[in-house]
Amino acid sequence: MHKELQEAYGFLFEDELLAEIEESGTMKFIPAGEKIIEIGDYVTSMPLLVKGAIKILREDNDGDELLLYFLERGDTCAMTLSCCMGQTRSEIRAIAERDTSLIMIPISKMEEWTAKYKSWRNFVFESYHSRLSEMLDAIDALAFMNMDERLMRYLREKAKINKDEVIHSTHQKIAYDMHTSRVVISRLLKKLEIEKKISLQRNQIKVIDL
Amino acid sequence: MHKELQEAYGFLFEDELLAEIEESGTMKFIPAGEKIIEIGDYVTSMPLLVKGAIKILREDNDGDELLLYFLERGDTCAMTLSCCMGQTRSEIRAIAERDTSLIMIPISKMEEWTAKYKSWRNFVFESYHSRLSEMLDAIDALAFMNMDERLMRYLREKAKINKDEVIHSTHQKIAYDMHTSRVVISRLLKKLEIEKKISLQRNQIKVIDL
DNA sequence: TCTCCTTTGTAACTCTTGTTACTGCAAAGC
DNA sequence: GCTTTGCAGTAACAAGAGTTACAAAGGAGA
Repeated sequence: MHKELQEAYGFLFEDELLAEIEESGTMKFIPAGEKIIEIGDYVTSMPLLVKGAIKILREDNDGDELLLYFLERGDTCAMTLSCCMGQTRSEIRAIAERDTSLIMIPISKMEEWTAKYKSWRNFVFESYHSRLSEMLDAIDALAFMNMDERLMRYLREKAKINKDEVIHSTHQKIAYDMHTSRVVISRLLKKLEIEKKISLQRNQIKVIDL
Repeated sequence: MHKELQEAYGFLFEDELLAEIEESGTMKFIPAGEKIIEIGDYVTSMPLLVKGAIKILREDNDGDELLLYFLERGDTCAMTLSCCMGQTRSEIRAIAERDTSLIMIPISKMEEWTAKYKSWRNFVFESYHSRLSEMLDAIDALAFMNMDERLMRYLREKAKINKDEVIHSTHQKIAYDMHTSRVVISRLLKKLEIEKKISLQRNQIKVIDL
């Protein structure tokens, strides 16, 4: 754990705090595609992302999903954080986008560290700030953008988060993330291909110029 | 200021903190309709809402608006808070929905109190939690609801926040808040009236059963 | 009362998105 | 090889929302 912690958070936290994290945190490995948190779950510890990527989803009563944003190394889930502090249930679903390693911190430590370490407070506030920004971006996309623009945004983000210009997914999966239908996605992807912005193959989309 | 502060926050903060707020905060009165914060503004102090209500809006590059949520007594704007901490510009616009009184806190105090007072930390985290929830609600509305449902939601919230079952506004203003056109709003309002959920008059909408 | 301006009602049309249905293709397993 | 299954392409249509245009009603002020 020492090495991963140093790499992801070494420049952020003072040594004393890093030592405390190492002492009370536990490493957890999540393979790609596996669920990390489900809507309605009680949150008993807080995750620090050291490797991989996570996607955060919202769901409505009919089971329809919507991708909110991705988390990367050095991030923590402010929603979870928020639930920890308030002792409420999770309002979101988290799924490993890639193979992912987390350090799980017991809630009890959080309050303690918030009082004790300035760097921890900054980290927590910075997380909230980032997540609020990402929520705003999600709202902008929904409110102000058409489906084709939203799809381009999705493809850009997906390529970026996976550090791979080839997106390995199906039209149906993209449709779920964006809360629309497969036919719509196929239609728009085809349009993007004609515009030479992407190239399409079975189970993969190559980003050329978005 | 003493009385207002006690009424709105007396049960939340310890006496010592209340005294500090009274000492370093300044009262500010904003008449209904007036702008409080503009997108891009640097945020130099943090507002505590003691009376009235505020609406928080998002805007895109074309100047199109969208109402995010309302704030009430006892609330603070987590977006602003977030900007304060990060020393970044405001990402939202805030407008007084009713005549409103605020206590403005200098940023410098915030970091100090966060370390010093548990009740302040709780308040700040609670604020973030509430605002994240409201953002999620906004996202749900945009992603999962049709215009007619969104309109009903809007009318319910507006009546609640103003503590008045008669909404004093025009179709055009509602259209701006919801980022749609006046004609669409008129059409849907008429439908709601036929369903006996509201009654319509010039410049006002009476909520009957939403 | 008359006039002007704002607000609201409505029709007709367009555009985007969602739905249904069917086809062809590719990969995996037999 | 053949069959099965999942994925992608496409047409045709439906529904929701946005746009344009115009008429009518309400209210304020002259």
